[in-house]
Amino acid sequence: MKKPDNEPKPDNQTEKCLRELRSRIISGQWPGATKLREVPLATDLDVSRTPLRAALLKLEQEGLLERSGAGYTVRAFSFKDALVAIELRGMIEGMAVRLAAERLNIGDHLTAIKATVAALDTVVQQEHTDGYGDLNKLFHDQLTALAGNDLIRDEVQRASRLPFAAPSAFSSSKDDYERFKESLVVGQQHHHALLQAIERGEGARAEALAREHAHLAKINIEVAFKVRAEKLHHMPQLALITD
Amino acid sequence: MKKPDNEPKPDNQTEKCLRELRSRIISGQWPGATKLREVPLATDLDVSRTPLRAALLKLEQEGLLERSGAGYTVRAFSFKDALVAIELRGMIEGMAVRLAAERLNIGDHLTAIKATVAALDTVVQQEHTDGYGDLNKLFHDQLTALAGNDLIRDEVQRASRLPFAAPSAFSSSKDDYERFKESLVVGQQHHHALLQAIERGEGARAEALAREHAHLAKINIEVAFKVRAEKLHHMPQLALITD
DNA sequence: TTGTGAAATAATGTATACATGAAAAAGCCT
DNA sequence: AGGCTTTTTCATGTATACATTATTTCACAA
Repeated sequence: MKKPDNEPKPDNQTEKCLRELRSRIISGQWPGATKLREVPLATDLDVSRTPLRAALLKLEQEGLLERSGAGYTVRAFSFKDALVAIELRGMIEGMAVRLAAERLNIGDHLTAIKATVAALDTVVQQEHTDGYGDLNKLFHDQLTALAGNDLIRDEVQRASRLPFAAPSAFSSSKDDYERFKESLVVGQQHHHALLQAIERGEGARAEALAREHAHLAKINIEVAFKVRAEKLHHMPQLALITD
Repeated sequence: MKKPDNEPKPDNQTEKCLRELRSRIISGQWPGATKLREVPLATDLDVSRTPLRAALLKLEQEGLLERSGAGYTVRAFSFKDALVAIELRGMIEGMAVRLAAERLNIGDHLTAIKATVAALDTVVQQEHTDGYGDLNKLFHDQLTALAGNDLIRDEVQRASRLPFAAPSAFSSSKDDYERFKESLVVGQQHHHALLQAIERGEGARAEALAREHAHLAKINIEVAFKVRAEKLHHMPQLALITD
């Protein structure tokens, strides 16, 4: 089996392009359907066209860009797309945790993730939410690894690639703090229940929990979308969504 | 919404590399973990390194290759991987048909796919199975388009990318013809039921049918795998699977 | 005025030379 | 002899010039 991605990630020009392009796309500085021209972009990013093209190709596979004849355009997402993406992630994550629950001796592999959940417990009890996003991401990464299958792990990772579909996409909220804090408490209860279900070999329950957990993200994005105008600067992910 | 991919696909060097490399990988002529070197490959394929690298990058995203330090290696799949991939496709396809069933006035969009099912009816009644694979692929393509959402359509397409996960992966069988013919009959019944469920707005039923339909593919691959040695030359997809 | 066509323009596609880094080989020391 | 360091070699990463193809623009005719 493939190792859990401990690659140090080479810091080459292609990575630089990827980081910068992702950031620009997500920030919404390119309105949907903007055509990206290679030469000006390369000049702007201070790299040659070769690594830039490699980055563009990757972003196309990620679904953030799409070809339009010759060249790429920024992909525009609808609100419905965001809901579909989140539900999709929930489904695939659900399959992953079901497989984990069906594994023999899964208990032996739960040490690390239990520590993460414990750390999340303390964060949720805090008065602020600092560090929640990172820990939550770690939890979900560890969760998908529990299935013990590279294919399903990769697919969950992929389903989380869109900025609004990731588990920690809306894990901070300046406004409406109380409501958000409650959703964190519920989410954390899901985390505990998820682990318990996996440990007990309750595959169907684990799968249902993963889906419900994703549903929580759906609710969060729906709330966020309603007050979109005011929140745009807090949640750049929303800039990608056009209707 | 994006158009249903009527792009004529430019016939450039990158496409040539993709075709050739896919064919070589699937045929199993490179044992798992074979390192691919760019320069010899480029010479062999009679292209420069630039389009070759583009093709390699795409195949990495497809999951047929993986990076190993510097350079690519052919990804090896286990039997479990194949089962997971098929079930995954069934799940995602299931979500797609559920969305289709939940659409208003979906009946207006069923003309083309009904024609495909009718064509499949005649093929299934034949004494041979010529043309089944192509028609079946067409049916599934049209099916995923019914959801009316580019994101879910793209994801179903992606879930079908692995040679053993595609809907028509094992749609021919020289040996054990009778058993295989029966599975075709059952599969075709699924097709009819799927359309009926979508037309009537029975989302849950449509989803369940899509999953069961994928399960049929699982059974087929299990049977095929048991007699793998004799069938390798008929089913090159199996060469990818190592244990 | 609008449609069609061809020519001009500008973009992406490709090849190749060079830079950089990693892996392999050789030599040295212990 | 074995293991470590150094050097060499070779593969990938990058830049850029050139080829090809797509797009735009302008002219001309219906």
